[in-house]
Amino acid sequence: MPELPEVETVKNYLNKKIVNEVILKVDVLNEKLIKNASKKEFIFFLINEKIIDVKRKGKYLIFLLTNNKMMISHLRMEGKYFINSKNKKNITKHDHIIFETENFFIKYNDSRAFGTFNIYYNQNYNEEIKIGIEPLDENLNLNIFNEMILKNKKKNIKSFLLDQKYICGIGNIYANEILFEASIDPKYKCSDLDEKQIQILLNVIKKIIKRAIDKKGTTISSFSFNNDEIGSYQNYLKVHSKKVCKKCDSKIVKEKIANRGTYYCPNCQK
DNA sequence: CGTAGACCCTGGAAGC
DNA sequence: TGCTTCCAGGGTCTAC
Repeated sequence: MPELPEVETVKNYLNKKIVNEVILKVDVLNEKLIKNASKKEFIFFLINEKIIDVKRKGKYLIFLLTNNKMMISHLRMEGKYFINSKNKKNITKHDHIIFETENFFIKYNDSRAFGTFNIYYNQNYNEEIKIGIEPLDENLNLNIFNEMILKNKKKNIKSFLLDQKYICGIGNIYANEILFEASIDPKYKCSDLDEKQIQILLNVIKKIIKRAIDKKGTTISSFSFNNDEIGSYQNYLKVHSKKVCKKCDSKIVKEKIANRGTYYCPNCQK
C-alpha cells in the first residue's frame, strides 16, 4: 500500500533507471487503467517521446516527457513498476502496461488493477493534481496547520490526516502511526485538540514521513521497488497491525474509523 | 456544504 | 480438503 514514502522511493528508483530512455513501443493489456484517453490515444501520445524526469506529488508519480507532455500514474493499492532488460520481457500475471524503451521493458504490474494513468499536454502538474501541501514542504508551518485544523473542526482527526486536500501523501498506515506517536485518540474531532497537541501533531507528521522516506518505505505484504527490494519501515511501526502497545503493554484496539482499519492504544492515545 | 458509504479489484486469510 | 465470506484501502462518485 504505497503512501508518500513508498512513492518517493519508487520515484527515486525510476529516476535512476529510466531518465533519458525513449519510449519505442507501448503494450496496453488492460486499458481500464487509462482514465482520460483511449488505448489508441495513449499509445500515440507516448511513442517516440523521451522520459525527461520523474517527479512525485503526494502519492502521484509524474513522468515528464519531451514535447511538453506528461503522464501521471497512481499506484493505488498494489501498483508496481518492474524494469527488465531487453533480453527478458517476461510478462507475468497482472502486468497491465508495458513500455518498451531502447534499453528496458518497463512493466506496470498491479494485482488489483486499481492504479490509474492520465496523460496531459501540459507539464504543470500542480494544475492537474489538485491536492494539498506536501508534509515536508517548509511552507507547511504551524500557522497554516492551525488554519487547516480550524477549517475541519467537526471532522475527526484521522479523516483529516487522510484527506489529501489539506496535507497530501498520508495514507492509513502512517495516519495510524502519526496519531500513536502524537498520543492522540483517532476519534477526536479536530476541535478537541489543544494548542500543544496541534504543535506536536505537526512535528510528528514531519518526523514520521521523513523517517519512513529514509527507510525507503514500509513493506507490508506487497510494496516493493527495484523489482524485488523492499522498504524497511515496517520494522519501526509501533501501532499499525500490532496487538500490544509498545509503550504500555495495553491491548491495541482495532476499529473502523474514517472507513479505514484504525489501530490505536486506548491508554496512550487520549 | 459536508459526510458517510459504495465501488473499483484481487489475493489471502479466516470461517465453516 | 474445499468452499464461502471477509478484509485490505486510495480516490471517486453517489446519496442523504
